[in-house]
Order: sequence, then structure tokens, then C-alpha cells
Amino acid sequence: MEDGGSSRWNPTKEQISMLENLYKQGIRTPSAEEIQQITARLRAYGHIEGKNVFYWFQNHKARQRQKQKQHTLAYFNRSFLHHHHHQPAGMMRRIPDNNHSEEETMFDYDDDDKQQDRTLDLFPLHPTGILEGKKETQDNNNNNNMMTMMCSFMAPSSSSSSSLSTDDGHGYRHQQQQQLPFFDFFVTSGHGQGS
Amino acid sequence: MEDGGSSRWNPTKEQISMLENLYKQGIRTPSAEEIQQITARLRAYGHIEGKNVFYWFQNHKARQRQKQKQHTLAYFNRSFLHHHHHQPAGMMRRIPDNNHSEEETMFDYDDDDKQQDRTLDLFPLHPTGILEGKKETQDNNNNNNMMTMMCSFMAPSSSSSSSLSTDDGHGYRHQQQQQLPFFDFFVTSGHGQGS
DNA sequence: GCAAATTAATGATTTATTCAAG
DNA sequence: CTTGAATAAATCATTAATTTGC
Repeated sequence: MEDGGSSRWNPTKEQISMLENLYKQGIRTPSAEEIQQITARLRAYGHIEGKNVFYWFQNHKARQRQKQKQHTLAYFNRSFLHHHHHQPAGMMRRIPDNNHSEEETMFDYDDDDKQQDRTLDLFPLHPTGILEGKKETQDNNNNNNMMTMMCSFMAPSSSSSSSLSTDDGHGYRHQQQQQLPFFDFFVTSGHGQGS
Repeated sequence: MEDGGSSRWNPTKEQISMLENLYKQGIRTPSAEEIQQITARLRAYGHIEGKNVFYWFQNHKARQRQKQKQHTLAYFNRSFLHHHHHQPAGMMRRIPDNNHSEEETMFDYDDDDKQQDRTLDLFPLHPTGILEGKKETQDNNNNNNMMTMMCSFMAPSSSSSSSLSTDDGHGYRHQQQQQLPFFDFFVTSGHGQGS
């Protein structure tokens, strides 16, 4: 398959590179808006959707973490095997022979809860000045929260695709692909953010 | 608070009852469309959104499972304490004194992977005949998959709320509530399902 | 009876694990 | 074997039950 009906996103070099940059800059769990903008930017380099960005950060974070864990483990082991517990007092800092330029230095990857800085303008590229007048007036309308957001977009769709009881007459439900979708839901009637 | 600005969904008796019925009928991980319809139905009994239905099934499934595990454990223990390993040859079947009408019988709750039947018309109520002509032509357009679905609804929103680099000028990013949203993403430009 | 204090349920989010395409 | 995609497990947080002292 060329690129058209690929079942899974295949990021381009540029996209990966930019995503990694964002990651290095501290982005871990981008918000809805961030994902939107990131996606918009990366689209210049190839087909991409918001979910891809979302997943990418999920996976990258997780896998960096487990890589980190392994390295820490390895370090401990090696440390013990060679010159047993001669730690120079004060938590060790770095894997001696770790020259990977990708990982954060030992014990230095900030987990989400650690109030990471994220001091960045996400793209060192032409910042299209959009979205300037945004104060932190998050007081009432922090509809950053997806769900809520999505809900105002989708309609109950009473006549789109599959029926609630796709029965086929044999009493069996056709398991289309492998399992059931995912977190597929959303949808609410127009209740807005009443009151 | 009456019901207006509650931060979390508070299901009514009827809603819970109906959800439990659906669960008993075999629903575990409803698809996007199913959630939509379920939500629509349950809305008759009070405010509710798709995500609530989604979460409810997630939680209920998980918690039934762990309840099940505990019961199984309890059974094993009791079994061993009273008449040690005198299993009548052929995996035991049922907890003798288990009269709960809620749980499935021992070892009988079907996990998602077990090609559950789900033979049901979700609501024993007036089945509104909607969505009849639906063949299992899921071959190409199984846009059952949210993500994809959502993506066609939302626009890049280049001027809605927060900026990508909400910098405030101090180089700090305002942590508005407690953490970052959730699985907030979606959004793509109109790429449809162009083959 | 009735609130403040505690505990139990359960709705909502995040993290870990698994599955499968390339 | 890497990694995108999806689900399940663990966790957090808020609301309802329940208890307790008055």
C-alpha cells in the first residue's frame, strides 16, 4: 500500500523528529488544543491525525520510561558486580557508557505529576501568532476537557451505520475486525454547558 | 447543588437499572454507535452523556471482574480449609452458598475475548426500528472506530481557546486545574476516508 | 433529628500491558 | 523487532452512605 488506505499511521522522518523535539522540550501529555495544533503543523509533512499525536506521546512516554528503568537496572547490576556499593555518596547520576543522545540523563525524566516546566513555544518555527489573547481565565470554562467538547459536536446519529442489535437473524453479532472498537462514545444531546 | 453544575455524573436508579440489564445481556464494550443509542435512551431518565456510558461499562466490567476474583479466592480458601483437595474430579462449578443474583455463575463471566453472544435487542422497550439496513459490510468503512469518526467533525480550531505556548511571559505554563486533560486529541483536517 | 466526621462506592483519568501491522 | 493502536489495570477524586456526638 502506498499511503492511501494504510491501516496504521506511518510517521515521516520530519514528523518523528518534530515530535521528539516536542518531547525533549518537555511535552508529555499534550492537551486537546496542543494536539490540535501539533497535528496541524505536522500535517505539512504528511498525513496525520490527532489520535496519532496522542498515541505517539502516550507510547513514547511509556517506552522512554521503561527504557529508563532498564538502564537504571543495568546500572545497578553493573555497579554491584564491579565495585560493589562504592557509591560516591549522593545518588548516582548517569550511566557511564550511555551515549544515547535521546534519553534524559539518569533519573531526570519528569513524570507528569512533577509539575514539569514545558517552557516552550512548541515550534521553533514560524509561530503563526494565532491564539494570543488567551488569559488563564480557566475559572469557569475549562472545557479543555475533551468529552465535554466532543459532545457538543456529535449528534445522536440515529441512522448512520450499525444497529444496536445487529442481529443478522441468527442471533449472532458480527465481530467485524478483532474486537470492539475502543473508547468510542461521546455524543450527548445539546445540553451545552447549561447553567 | 440540584443537578446543574455537578462535576460528576450521578446516575438515576432507572439509568443504573437499565445499564445493568444491558450488562447482564452481555454488553461489555459497546461500540460507538451502541453507546450513542444507549445514551439516547437513558437520557429519558436524566442528564447523561456518552462518556458516562462508556465509563460505566469500563468500570462495571473491571469491578465485576475483581469481585469475581475475590469470590473465587474465597471459594478456594474455604474449599481447602474444610475438606482439603477433595475436588470431585472435574473443575468445580459453583459456589454453594452464592445466591447473588447479580454476578454470573462461577467462572462464567465472559471476558471480551471470548466471542460473547450479545444476542440482544438492547432495550426490551419499543425498538424504534431505526437502523435496519445494515449489512456487515464493514470491509472498508469500519468507521466504527471513534477517532476517525471524531476527526471528521472537529476543525483545527485555530482560534478557540488556549494557545499552544501559553507562556504568560514568565516562561511558565499555567497548570490550570490539576493536570492535563485526558485523552484529548482528535482533530484532523478534512481528509475523510480518501482511499 | 441533624450535621460534622469517616467510610464505602463509584465516576473519571492515567499508566501498564497486550495485540498486531510493517 | 519496532511501534502504532487498543484494552485492562491501577489510581485519583468526588459523591453517597454511614457513623458519631450533641
